[in-house]
Amino acid sequence: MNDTMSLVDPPAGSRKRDAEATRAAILEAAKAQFALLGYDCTVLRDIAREAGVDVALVKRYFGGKEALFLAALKASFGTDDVRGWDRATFPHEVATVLAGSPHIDEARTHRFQFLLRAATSPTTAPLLNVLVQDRLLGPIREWLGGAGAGARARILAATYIGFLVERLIRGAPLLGREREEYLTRVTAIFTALITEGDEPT
Amino acid sequence: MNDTMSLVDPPAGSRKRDAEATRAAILEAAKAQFALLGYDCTVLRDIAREAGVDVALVKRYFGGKEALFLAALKASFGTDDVRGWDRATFPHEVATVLAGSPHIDEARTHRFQFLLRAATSPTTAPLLNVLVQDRLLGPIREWLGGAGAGARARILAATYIGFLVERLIRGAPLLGREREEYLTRVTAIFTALITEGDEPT
DNA sequence: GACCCAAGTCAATGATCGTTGACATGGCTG
DNA sequence: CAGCCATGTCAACGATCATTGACTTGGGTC
Repeated sequence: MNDTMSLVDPPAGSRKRDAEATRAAILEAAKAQFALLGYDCTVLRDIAREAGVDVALVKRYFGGKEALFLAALKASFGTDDVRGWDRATFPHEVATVLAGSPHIDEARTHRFQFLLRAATSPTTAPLLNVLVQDRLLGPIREWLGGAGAGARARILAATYIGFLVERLIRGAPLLGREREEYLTRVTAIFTALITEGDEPT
Repeated sequence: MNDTMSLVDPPAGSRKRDAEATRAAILEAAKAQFALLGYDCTVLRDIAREAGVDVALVKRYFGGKEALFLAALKASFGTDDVRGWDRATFPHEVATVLAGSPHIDEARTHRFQFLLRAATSPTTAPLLNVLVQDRLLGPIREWLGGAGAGARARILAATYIGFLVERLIRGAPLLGREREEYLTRVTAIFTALITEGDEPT
C-alpha cells in the first residue's frame, strides 16, 4: 500500500516495526492453519509462531481467535477467481485434481478446504450462511448462468467438497482402471452441472 | 444378549449394577456425540452425563477418549445396512432427504455424518483409511456391482457426504423451483452412479 | 451372615490454550 | 536531543478437560 516502505523486505526473518506487515503475516498464517486444521484444532500460538510474531499481537490486531477466524474466512473468500474458470476445461481439470494429482492445486482447493473445515466445526458453522451465499454460491451461480443456476451452484459446491473429503480419507492415489472410471464419472458430473437443464419440466 | 437379565430395564433412570448395560449406554452416547460434534468438540463428561454414568467409567470400560472413539466408529460401521438399500427408490429417496426433509433420516445419514466428522478432524482422520474401505466402500461396491464399481462406490460416498456438508451450511430449506431442480439433478447423479457405465472405453 | 471382587463415586492433578495487562523499545515529531 | 505513541515482549491467570488413583458400595459366594 505505502510506497515509502523499505524496498524488498530487509534481510527477511525480522520485520521492522510495521503494523500492516505483521497484521498481514498473521492473517496469512491464520488462513493456512484454519484451512488445514479447522477452528478447534488450530492454536493461536502456532499461528503466531508461523507469522513470526508474539501471540499477544493477535489480540491487538484482531481482537481474539474468533474474530481472527472471521477475518481469515473473509480474506479467503475475498478474491472471486470464479470468473476465471474456463467452462471448457473445468470439469476434466477438477476431476484430475480430485483423482489425486501429485501436487494439490492449492489456489483452487484452498477456499473449498477452508469452507469444509469451517462447515464441519460446530463452533464456526453458524458463521457461514450468508458469507457462503454471497461470496461463493452467488459467483458460481452467475458463472453457471441459465435455468436452475441456483440449484446447480449448490450441487457443484457440494460435490466438490464431497470429493475433497473423499480425497482426505483415501490413502493411496487412484490407479489404473479405477482412476480412469473415476475421471470419466467425475468429469461427467461436472459437465452435466455446467450445461443447462435439458428438460425444465 | 443374556436372557437371564431382568425384563424391561427396571424403572429406568437408574441402572442396576450392570457392566454390559453401562458399557452399551456409554457407547451409544458416544456414537451420538461424536457424530454430532466431531472428536475434538466432544467432551467426555457430556457423553458420561448422557449415558447416566460417571466419567471415570469411560476409562474403565474403554481406556480413554481415543479408544472410545474407535469403538464408536466401529460400532457405527458395524451393521451393514447397505444391502437393504433399494436400487429403484434409492436415488430419489436420498435426494429428498438431502434437499431438506423435515426430519433427518437418522438411520441412513448417521454413519455418513459420523464419517464426515471423523474425516475432517486431523486427530481422527488417519484412523479411517482401512475401516472405511472394509465397512463402507466395500459393501457399497458390492451393492453396486458391475464395471468400475470401485470408482462408482467412491463417488457415491463422496457426493453423499458433499451434499451432507451443503445441507449443514444451508440455512433455510430449499423451496419451489430451486428445490425441484435440486431434486432432479441429485436424483440423476445417483441414478447414473447406480447404473453401470455405458461406454467402458 | 461374613467376605470379596466387580461396579461405581469422588476429588485432585496436570496439561493445554485463550486471554490479559503490565512492561520494554523503536522511530518519528517537535 | 527529548518526549511520546505505536509496536512489540513477557509472564501469569483462569478456564476447560482428559486422566488418574484412592475410596465406597452393591451383590453374589462360601
